[in-house]
Amino acid sequence: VGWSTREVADLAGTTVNTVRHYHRTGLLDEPERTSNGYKQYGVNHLVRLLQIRRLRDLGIPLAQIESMDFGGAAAASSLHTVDAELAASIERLSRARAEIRAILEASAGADVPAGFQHLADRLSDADRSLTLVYAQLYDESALTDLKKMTESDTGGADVEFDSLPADADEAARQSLAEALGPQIAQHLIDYPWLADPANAHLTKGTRVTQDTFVEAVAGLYNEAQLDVMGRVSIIATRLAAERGSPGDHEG
Amino acid sequence: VGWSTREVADLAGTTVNTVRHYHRTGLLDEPERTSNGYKQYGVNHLVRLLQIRRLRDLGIPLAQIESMDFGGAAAASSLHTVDAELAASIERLSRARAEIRAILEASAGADVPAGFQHLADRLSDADRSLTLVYAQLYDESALTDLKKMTESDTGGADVEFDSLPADADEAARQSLAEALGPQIAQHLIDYPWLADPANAHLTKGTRVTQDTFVEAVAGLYNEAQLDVMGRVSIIATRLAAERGSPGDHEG
DNA sequence: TTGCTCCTCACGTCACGTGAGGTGGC
DNA sequence: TTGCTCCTCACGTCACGTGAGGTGGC
Repeated sequence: VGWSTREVADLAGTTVNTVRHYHRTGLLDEPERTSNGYKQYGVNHLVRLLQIRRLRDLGIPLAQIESMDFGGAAAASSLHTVDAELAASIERLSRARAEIRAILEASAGADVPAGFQHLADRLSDADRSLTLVYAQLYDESALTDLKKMTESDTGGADVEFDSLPADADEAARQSLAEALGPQIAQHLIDYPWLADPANAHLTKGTRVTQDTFVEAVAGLYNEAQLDVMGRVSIIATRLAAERGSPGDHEG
Repeated sequence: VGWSTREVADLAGTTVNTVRHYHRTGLLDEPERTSNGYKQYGVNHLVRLLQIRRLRDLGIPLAQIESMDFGGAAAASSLHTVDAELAASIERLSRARAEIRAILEASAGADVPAGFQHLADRLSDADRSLTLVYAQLYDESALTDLKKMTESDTGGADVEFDSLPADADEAARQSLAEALGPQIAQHLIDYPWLADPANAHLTKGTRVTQDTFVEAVAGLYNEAQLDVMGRVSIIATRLAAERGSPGDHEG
């Protein structure tokens, strides 16, 4: 006649702690005790426990179960809410899985943003860090352009830039800048928004973006690299202007 | 030069509490302070925070992130583990959604087990409770059979049984038992395991199942209903024997 | 003086899980 | 006496969220 705590728990496919937890929260009435103080559960308790477990398995929080009419259609609203939450959760988890797959397939690390795994090995540590920051500042289309640029930059000059020592001499800096110039000039032509990055494809404010970008670049690259960047900028801007409007040059 | 706590949090798409939490757990170093005690984050902090957030968004627990080599392939194992967990979660959530849909479509309550929603309105409260208990004791195939039986029981006798008062008189009990007999006899013939329920399609032990079943039935139905059940059992067994092996009768 | 941002505890959330320490019948 | 089951606190888990109470510069 009746079941012990462990028995109802086993029958309901759950644990004694769960049953006791439901007592504490008042979701499940405590049954009568036997002479030695042991709880003796009846069918009503078992059924109630099974109902609670069923709702919990559907993802309904205990607080909602408490205020829920089990049989009635009053539960429909709760169920709709939970269903929407479940759908959103599945969406999120599926996206996470897709990204994990992308990382594993490229045998890349997780220190590169979504969509950049396949070029992880072509980026230096600083590049990967900057790319992470980029991903927070620019929108999808800007990131797509950035991917294309990275894919097209196959020259040895990029490798040279990544490993440029902080104390590189004047000649090294200038020749590297000149080697990189045409590449960057082409990017400026292909992606005009680069010329005015503060006002294009942003997800945050212009000011914040600008400041963050400057701060990130300044913190991630060494003095020589920053110097080369400055030189490249000047060279590429000039080249882009010449190529972009050849009339200026030929006239 | 540097960002405040709110600024790094915003840049990383998270909250100040999250950043502080990572400091407490030692996942993220605290930056230098300005003269007024405010924290001043640098690029290294921002990048580290972005890396942590990325891993968290993929579903990796903080404890694993702490012991993880971000760039290296050492992370692959963690990612595989998490991927399997994500797959399992998606599975569970999808099943939950399917059940919620089933409940909503049948506009049934959640007080009936999976797969029984479409006949929820043909079951009394006691029947629904017993079905919940059944679902814990018997396997899928037994539940399928049970569904078929419930679907075929369309007579008014079932309704009469469900509403039988505890003090029903002798005549009412006997006539109801005789009305139900043939139906149950057919079940005994169609589903032979019913004759020996303790040994067929069980998910728990024979003894436990038997005891639980008896306790549940005894607790869910009134005295008259239990009496009728006993009478039906005798009648149905006899009828099934006659119909099952007609030779006994004709000989 | 008011507002705004920053700071540090400390406690809360959610649904339980995990000991610690003790009892009772064989 | 040993083992086993039951019991009740009380604290732990996970990843933060939420006040409370106070500071500092405009």
